[in-house]
Amino acid sequence: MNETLLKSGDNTDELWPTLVELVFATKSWWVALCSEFDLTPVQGQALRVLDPERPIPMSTLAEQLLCDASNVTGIVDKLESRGLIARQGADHDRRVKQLAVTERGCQIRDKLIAAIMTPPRSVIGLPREVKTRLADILRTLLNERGLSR
Amino acid sequence: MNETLLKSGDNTDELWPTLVELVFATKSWWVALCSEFDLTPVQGQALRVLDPERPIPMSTLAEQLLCDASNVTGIVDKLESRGLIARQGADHDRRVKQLAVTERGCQIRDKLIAAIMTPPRSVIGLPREVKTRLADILRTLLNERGLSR
DNA sequence: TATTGTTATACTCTATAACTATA
DNA sequence: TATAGTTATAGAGTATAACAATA
Repeated sequence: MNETLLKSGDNTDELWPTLVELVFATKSWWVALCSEFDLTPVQGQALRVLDPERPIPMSTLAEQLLCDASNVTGIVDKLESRGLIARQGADHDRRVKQLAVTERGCQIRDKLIAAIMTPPRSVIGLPREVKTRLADILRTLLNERGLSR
Repeated sequence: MNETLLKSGDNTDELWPTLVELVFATKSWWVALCSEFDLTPVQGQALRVLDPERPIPMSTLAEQLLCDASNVTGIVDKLESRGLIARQGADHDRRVKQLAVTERGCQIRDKLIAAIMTPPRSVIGLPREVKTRLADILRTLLNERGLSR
């Protein structure tokens, strides 16, 4: 066995643990961000996932929030009572309710998404090629089965 | 204005959005992982954060879970009732209760942490230098104010 | 019959405030 | 007085099961 190789192997395996730490650390980031808009984390997710251009059924929102359909009723109730989203009957099937984002909802959604998409300084400062390379790696990771679900 | 530069700039700013997507996607990964051990996500965090070598006070666990101390009582109750952790009186101050991980708790904790720390294929396959470089970047990101809290 | 969304129920996580036992 | 942990309370997220309206 080559000691140098072994040692190197240990040191370089910091990547995954660091990524895991980062993932755990971002929880408070998201909670704090949502709370700036008086949204709970799940409400923030719902508003983020909803598309102002294309209303989606309640069941689709349930899928995207990874929760049971029965929960969506309550989550949507709260956002609707604040006038951020609206239930709309669907023409083709009167059972489904399409979820639309209101004008007021769009204003908050835009700010929320802008805040999400603003990269931290240490990301902005990276060389262009490093960013591209890194993005590719993370994208591959994202598409790998087992992580996203 | 140089069009080529502008275009390049746009394309390379995939990094942060991809990382954000990854962070959101990992929620279900963590939920599923904890559920394999019959743990809720917060219970999993508690077991992960507790150190079998060094018991910590309830208040410290509250800090690490980023929640109010009053919640910790219930979370600890559940883990203790399953025999995974134990409250121990502290000698120096009889108000504080040190949280220790039991032998049974260690068994589950070890498996949980092993599962967390197992890198996905796409990470394992990366060249050594790439991993090191990437880990450095993520570490910098992790230490930046505003993300971790 | 099957599906969409709702309601009822029960459990966990969460914060705030009041309490206890120590310090 | 101040602090560590608890309890009481209320609100939000979660799943399961039963239900109404519609397909």
